[in-house]
Amino acid sequence: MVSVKEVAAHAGVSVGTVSNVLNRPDQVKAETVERVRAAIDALGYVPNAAARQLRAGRSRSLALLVLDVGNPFFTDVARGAEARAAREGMSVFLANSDDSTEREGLHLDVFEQQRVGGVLISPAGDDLARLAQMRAHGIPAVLVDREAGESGFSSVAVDDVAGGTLAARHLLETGRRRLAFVGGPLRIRQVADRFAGASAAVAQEPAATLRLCGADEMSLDEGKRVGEALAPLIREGRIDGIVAANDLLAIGIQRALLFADDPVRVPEDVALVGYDDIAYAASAVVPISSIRQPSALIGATAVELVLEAGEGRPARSVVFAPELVVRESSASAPA
Amino acid sequence: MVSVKEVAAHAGVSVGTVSNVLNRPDQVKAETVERVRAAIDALGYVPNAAARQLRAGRSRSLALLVLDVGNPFFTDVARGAEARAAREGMSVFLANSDDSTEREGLHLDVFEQQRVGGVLISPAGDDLARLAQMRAHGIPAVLVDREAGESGFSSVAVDDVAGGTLAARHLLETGRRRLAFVGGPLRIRQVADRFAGASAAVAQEPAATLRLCGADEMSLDEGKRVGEALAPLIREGRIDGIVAANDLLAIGIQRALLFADDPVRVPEDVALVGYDDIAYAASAVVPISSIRQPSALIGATAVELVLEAGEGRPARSVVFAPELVVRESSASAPA
DNA sequence: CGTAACTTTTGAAACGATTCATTGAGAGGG
DNA sequence: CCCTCTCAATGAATCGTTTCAAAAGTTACG
Repeated sequence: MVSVKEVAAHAGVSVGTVSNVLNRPDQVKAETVERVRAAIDALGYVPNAAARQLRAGRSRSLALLVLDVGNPFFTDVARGAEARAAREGMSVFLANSDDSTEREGLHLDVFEQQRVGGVLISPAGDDLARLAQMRAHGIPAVLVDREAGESGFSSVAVDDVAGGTLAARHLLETGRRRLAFVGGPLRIRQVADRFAGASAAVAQEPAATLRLCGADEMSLDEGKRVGEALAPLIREGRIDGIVAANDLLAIGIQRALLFADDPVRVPEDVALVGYDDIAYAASAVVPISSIRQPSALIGATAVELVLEAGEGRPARSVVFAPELVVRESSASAPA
Repeated sequence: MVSVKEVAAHAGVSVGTVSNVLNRPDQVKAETVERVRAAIDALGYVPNAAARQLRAGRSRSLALLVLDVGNPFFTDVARGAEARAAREGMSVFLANSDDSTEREGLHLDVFEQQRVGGVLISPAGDDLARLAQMRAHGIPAVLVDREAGESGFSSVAVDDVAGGTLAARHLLETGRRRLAFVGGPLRIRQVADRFAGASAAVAQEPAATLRLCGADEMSLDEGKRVGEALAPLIREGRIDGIVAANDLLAIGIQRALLFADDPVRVPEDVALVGYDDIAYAASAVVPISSIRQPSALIGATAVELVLEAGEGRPARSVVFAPELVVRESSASAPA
């Protein structure tokens, strides 16, 4: 494997000059730069990141550790982070904790050994001790999709309370009054916040009510189960609008309603709003209105915050506003 | 940041001994191991991967570069690869090319600089020159979900011809005779193979016919489009079984059929088989039969092959057999 | 007790880059 | 012609490990 030494010999310069060509070409005479570049190409030289990092101390890569790579929200965050990091000449390693603190820990071990420049993480548990320890070792972290609280970490999140309000208010504005919120478990912060936001919106409209329908998980199948349970209530006119805590639930609910033996119509009998705006929401049988989070922007911002932290600047928490995307599922007024 | 030197001093041994404790503890007296381990804990020592790799030459990490992290097939491959690599004490970096040769190239650059132990890749283009060049630099690669041909690379793939045969034969065995294959573009190898397999199965049954319905992409929306086009043919009895080249198409087709103004029943009027067995296939309105690929096994095997290649052993191509998963969409015999 | 055969530990030489004090070469001024 | 200033290039020291020949310590045996 060819090293700076060979390149230097081939170009007739010293290794220091080769390094300068690589890192501060403006301090080297144009003609020399030319010659060294030619040698690099001729020999097929590829810098050794390990050696570079060992000496330089800092690393040219960041790590992004997400709860679920399968979730389109996180892949969009990853894209945003990668693009922003690329502008800084850095690269991003993507890893998946699958919501397991154990896998999360293993990945953090590797990242610490790699001495990555920073970690962007949506933590699996509540325990930030491990991250604090890494920070003590000089590796900054930024929390993604989770508020940092008193921990002293920077964070990037979306205002889920505002999102819940947005969804519920939209239903109220299109004339619905008897709303249901579907989501759970409530110990998931995002779910609790979205519910709180919906409650707040409903509280401002005297004639409106909000019923909480718990869910065991945020999946398609659980949505179907809840949808079947809700169908009779809708037929009796006791519910005319549904806010689902995510799109998978919303899709499952819609499916259960449309395919019941005595079908419930969407949006005629009940309006439906999801959350996350995943691709499937738009191509459901009846396209589903949803709350969109600025995923790529979240990733890009997380990169900026982690770089700031790396420079020793104080922690900041950035909260983005979610956005309502109206589709057919909540279009017309109630019957 | 604490290094072996401090650990050695704290434990009252030489740096060589600390290194031995880390890498071949069996060659160090138990009591000494104990003492060094204690020092490591006391000081919070974390090995520097860069230094380790620089000296050792080889790296403890592999790279997995996929076409689409959003695709459940690839995330399962990643899980399998990670698990297998962990058994070898190695870790896997996951990266996403989004089917762009440019992004693929950028990632390969980084991996080469990192001197990863090997690359598992589902290549975006047909050009393996870059991989060949990396191989010349001592970094082996294994092709995932793609046959290596004459290139001299190892590969892991699934027999898509067999998968196509499996799907079509299943429909024939449940009494269907007028089949349609939906998929495209045919320049995608996987699609072409699946079609070839289906053709072969149909050819063995004298009374059966197979009609090819091209698709511009393998998406839900394209499936809907094709489904709408097929509905009249089914009503006329000119098609009674559909093989879709992937599950997204199958889901879209089903949706279009069930929701037409004059609905087509599944499986009574037409049987439907998808491909990939993604989670959504099982929770579709009518659960969809599908062809399952052993994704995690593919990932694990890819890791084994790349390690073999790293040891200089000759390239191998492993082809797995796909598996039929029967669900309601193809259950009963034709009307 | 001497010696051979092990086991355990040592310490210095790599690995491939970056950095920085230093040297060298020209240019300009007095 | 000497001195100073700039701009370029040099090369040795350094980063934190691993490795390995050699030293030191231990055990067994005649």
